[in-house]
Amino acid sequence: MNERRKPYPFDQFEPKWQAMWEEEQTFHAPNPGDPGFDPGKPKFYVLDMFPYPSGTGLHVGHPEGYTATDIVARYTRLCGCNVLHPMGWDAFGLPAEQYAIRTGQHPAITTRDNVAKFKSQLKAIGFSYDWQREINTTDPRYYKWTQWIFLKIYNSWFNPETKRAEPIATYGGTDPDSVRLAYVADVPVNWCQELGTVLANEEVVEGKSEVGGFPVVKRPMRQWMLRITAFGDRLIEELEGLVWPESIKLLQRNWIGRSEGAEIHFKIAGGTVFPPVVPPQDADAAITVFTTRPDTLYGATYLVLSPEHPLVDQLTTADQEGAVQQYRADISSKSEFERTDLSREKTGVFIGAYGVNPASDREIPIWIADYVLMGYGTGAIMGVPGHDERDLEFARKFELPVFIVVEAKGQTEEESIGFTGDGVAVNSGMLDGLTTPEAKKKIIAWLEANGDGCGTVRYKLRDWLFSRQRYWGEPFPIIWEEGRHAALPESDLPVVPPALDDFKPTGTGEPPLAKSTEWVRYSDKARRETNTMPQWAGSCWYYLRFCDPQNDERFVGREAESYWMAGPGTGSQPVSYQQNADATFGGVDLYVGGTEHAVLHLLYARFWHKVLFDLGYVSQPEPFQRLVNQGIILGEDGQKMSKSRGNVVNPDDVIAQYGADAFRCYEMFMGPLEQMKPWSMRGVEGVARFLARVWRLVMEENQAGEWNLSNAVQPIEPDKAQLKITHAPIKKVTSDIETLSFNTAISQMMILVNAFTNAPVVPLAAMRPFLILLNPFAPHIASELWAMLNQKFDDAEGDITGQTWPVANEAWLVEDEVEIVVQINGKVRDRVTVSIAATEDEIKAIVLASPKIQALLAGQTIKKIVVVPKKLVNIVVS
RNA sequence: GCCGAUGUGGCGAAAUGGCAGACGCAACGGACUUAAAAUCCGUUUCUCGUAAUUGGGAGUCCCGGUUCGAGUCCGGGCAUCGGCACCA
Repeated sequence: MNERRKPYPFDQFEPKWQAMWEEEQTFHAPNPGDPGFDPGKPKFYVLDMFPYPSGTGLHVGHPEGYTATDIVARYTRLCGCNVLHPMGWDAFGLPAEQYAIRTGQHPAITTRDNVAKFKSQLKAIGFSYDWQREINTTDPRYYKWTQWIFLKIYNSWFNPETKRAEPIATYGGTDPDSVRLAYVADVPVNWCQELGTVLANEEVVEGKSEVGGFPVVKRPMRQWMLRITAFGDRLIEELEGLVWPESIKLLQRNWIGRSEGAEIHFKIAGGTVFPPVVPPQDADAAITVFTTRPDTLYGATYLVLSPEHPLVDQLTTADQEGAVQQYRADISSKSEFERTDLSREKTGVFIGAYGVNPASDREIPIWIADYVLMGYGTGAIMGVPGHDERDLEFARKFELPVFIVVEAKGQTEEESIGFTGDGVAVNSGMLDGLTTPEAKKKIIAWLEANGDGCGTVRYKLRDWLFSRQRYWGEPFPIIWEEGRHAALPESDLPVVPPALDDFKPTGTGEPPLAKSTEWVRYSDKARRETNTMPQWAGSCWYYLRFCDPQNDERFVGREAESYWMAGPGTGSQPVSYQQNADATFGGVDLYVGGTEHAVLHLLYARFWHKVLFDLGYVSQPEPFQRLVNQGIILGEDGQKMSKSRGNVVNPDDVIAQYGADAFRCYEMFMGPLEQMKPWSMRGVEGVARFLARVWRLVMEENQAGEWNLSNAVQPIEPDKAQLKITHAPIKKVTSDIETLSFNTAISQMMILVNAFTNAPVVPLAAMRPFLILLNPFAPHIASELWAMLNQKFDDAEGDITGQTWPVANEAWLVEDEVEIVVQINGKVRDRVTVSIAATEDEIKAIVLASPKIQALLAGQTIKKIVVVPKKLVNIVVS
C-alpha cells in the first residue's frame, strides 16, 4: 500500500500531545477541598451522553457530540472556569450478555475489552476528559450506589398533600407496600420471547423490541414497577425552567400525556344487572368511566368496557355469555399490532346489562369493545357518538342512538354532529347555553355534590416497568420471605450477581439468576429477588457520580454535588453562556446527545433526580439545565449508516489518513450541530488542507523534507488591516462557540488563514491569538505550533492550555469608510463609499450626486429616500 | 389522522427584515514541474447581451399578504424527514 505523504506531520505530534496531557493530567478538575482547587473560578459542567461500549467500536456519530462538548470544555477552561468534563461507560446491556450466551465468555470480560477499545479511540481523537473520573455502571463500586438509590425509592412514597417523595415512615396508612415508589404488580407486560425478558413501553417500537426488532406480546407477569406517574405533573411543569429544545419538551409532554377530565360513576340498572352465576358483591356496583368531556354527559348513549375489564364477568347476562366469551377469544388471538391497526373496523359485543346515566337518568346499554384499552383511564368509557369520532363510528355500526349536545359556533344543531371542539351545550338540561369550559366546570361540581363522580387528571404515561429477566444487570437489593418483599440493609450492598456458566434465559420468564440456588438462598427463610434492573438504571444518575466518582461513603459527596450541579444566580456560573441564563434550575450546564433518548433516559433520569431531591440528597430539582441534540450523520450516499449498506465510516481510518484535528474540525464544519447531514471524505480533505495551510504559516519544509520554523512569523507590529483580520475571528469564534455554531467559527478562521497565506510576513501578535482560537477545535496542531513559537520567541509562557482566551478589540473592527449600496425601488443600482461618520443628509447628498443614479433618476419623481446607516440607501420613485 | 422539524447553486452550507450564495467540496482555466501529485493564483446561481466593462433580466419549494425593502415576518398550499397514534 503506498502511503500518501502527510501534508503536515500530525502522525508525529498528535500522539505526542495526547501522551503529554495524560502524563501531566492537564484536564483533571479538582473538587472543592482538593489540592489545586481554585474557589475563585466559576464552574462549568459539560457532559456527553456516555456510550454503551459495543463490540464494533466508535462510529462517526459518537464523536460529533463529543467534539462539540470538547470544544466548549476547552473554551470554558481558557475563559477561566473550573470545568467538569467527564466520560464513562453505560456498560450493562444485552449485547454483552448475548455474546456470553453464544460463546460462554463472561460479559464482564467482553465489557472490559470493549471499554479498552472505546477508550483508546476517544483518546486518539484528543478529547480533554478528566479520566480520573471515569466510571463504569457495571463496576460494583458504582452499582452499589445504583442499588442504594433503588432502596431510597423503595423506602419512599409520594405524599399527595405535599406532592413530594417522602420516607415511607411519614405514611400513616396500614399498607405501606401499596404506596411505595417501587412496588410489585401483576400487570400485562411486554414480553419478548426472543430476548427472554419483559420490556418497558418505551422499549417497544411498533410491536417489536427496540433492541433486535423481535416480536413482543402482552402477558400478565409479576413485576417491579416504579411509580413515575406520581411525578407526571412535576415532570411536565418543571420542563419550563429548562433550556432544552422545544421539540424535546413537547415529546416529553406528549409522552406523559396529561389530560384533565372527570371520573363519572354509572350505576347498574336494576333487575338485569347480575347474572345468576355470580352473586352480587356490591349493592352499589357502578361502572366508573374517565372522560375529558364531562360536559357531553347528556349525550352518552352507551357504555363500553375494555374486554379485559374485571366487571365484565359480573355484569354479562346469561344470554350474552356466549357472544362475550367468543369476542374475548377473538381478541386474545390477535397480536398487539393487529389490535392497534387503526384502519380496522370497530368491533364489539353487547353484554346484556344496562347502566344509568347520572345526568339524564336514561338507561343505556353496556358493551365491550377492543377500542377501549384497559391500560388507560379506568378501562371504561361513556360513548358520546355525537361528539367523538370513534364513538360515532361505533354507534353507526351498531345502530346506537346519537344525541347532539354541543353546538358548534355558527352551525345548526344538525351540522354539529361529530363536532369535537369547544362550543355551546344544548339538549343538556342544566348545562344548556353554557360554553364547553363552563359546562365542564358546572357538571363536575354537580357530580361531586351528588357523589356521582369527580374531576381528575389522567396520564398516558404508565408506571415504569423496572425488572428484567436478564443476567447482565444490577441485582435488586431485595429479599422475599413468606411471599413478602423486604429491603436488604445498606450494609449488604453491593449485591453482586452469582457466577454462572450458563447465561441463557430460561424462556419461562424465570430470570437466569434463579439458576444459582446457592446465591438465591439468603437465609433459612429468605430468598433473593432474581430479577435485574433495566439498562436505564445506571444512566439515571451517572452525571451525579461524575461529581465525586471515588466516594465510597456516599453516592456523591454533598459539597461536590452542590458545587458542580449549582445553578444560575449562585455566582458559580460563567459570565459567558448567555443561554444558560434562561434556566430556572441548576444542574449540568450543557448536556449534548442524540434525540433517541428524548422519552427514555431523559425522562427516567429526571424522575430519579426528583426523588433524590425530595429526599434531600441533591441540591437541584432538575439534572440538566441545558440540553442540545446533535443531528444524525448519514453515509456518503445520504442514507443512514449501516453495515448492510456498506456506508459506515470508521473514525480510526479517517484519523490515520487525515489526523485527529482534521477529523474533529470536519465533524464540526459539516453543518449545524443539530442538523442531520451526510458524511463526505472530500470534505474531510478540504478541512485537512486548511490545517495544512495553518501549519505552513508557521513552518516550512527544507529540501530533505524536514519541517522547520519559517521566518515568515515575525515579532512586528501588525498594521491596521492585519489587526482587523485577527480581531474579526476573535469576535466571531467567541460568539459562535457560545451558540454552538462551530461550522461558521471554522469558516471565519479559514478566512484569516487565507488572508495570511502567501503573506511575506505574519505578525506574531496575530498568530498567537489565532492559535488560541483554533485550540478548542484542533488542539494538537495548536499546541504544537504554540510550542514551536515558544522555542523562538519569548513573548509567551507555557503550553497553550494554560493561556487566556483573547478578547476582541472593537476599535480594530471599525472601518473609517464603508461601502453603501444604492437601490432604486429595492434594486441595487450603484455603490458609493462614504465616511463612517457621515450623517443621513450627507449620505443622501453623496448618493444623489452619483452620475449613474442621476441618469437613472432622470424624469422620475422621488417619493421617498430610506437611509440605513452603514448599509444602504433606497430611493423610492413613482 | 395528530404533533413537530426542514425546504437556498452540481454538493455540504452562509446571511440582527437591508448587496442572496460567506466558507468548503466538486468542476474549469492558469502558474510551478521533464511529468504527475502536492502547492499557489483565478473563474464558477441561471440566463440574455457586448469588441470590452462597473451591462440587462430572473432567482431562496408553490400561491397570496405586510413592508421603501422579505430567504427571513403573516396567511394558505405542496414535498421530505422525525415523533405519536383507537389515550376516551
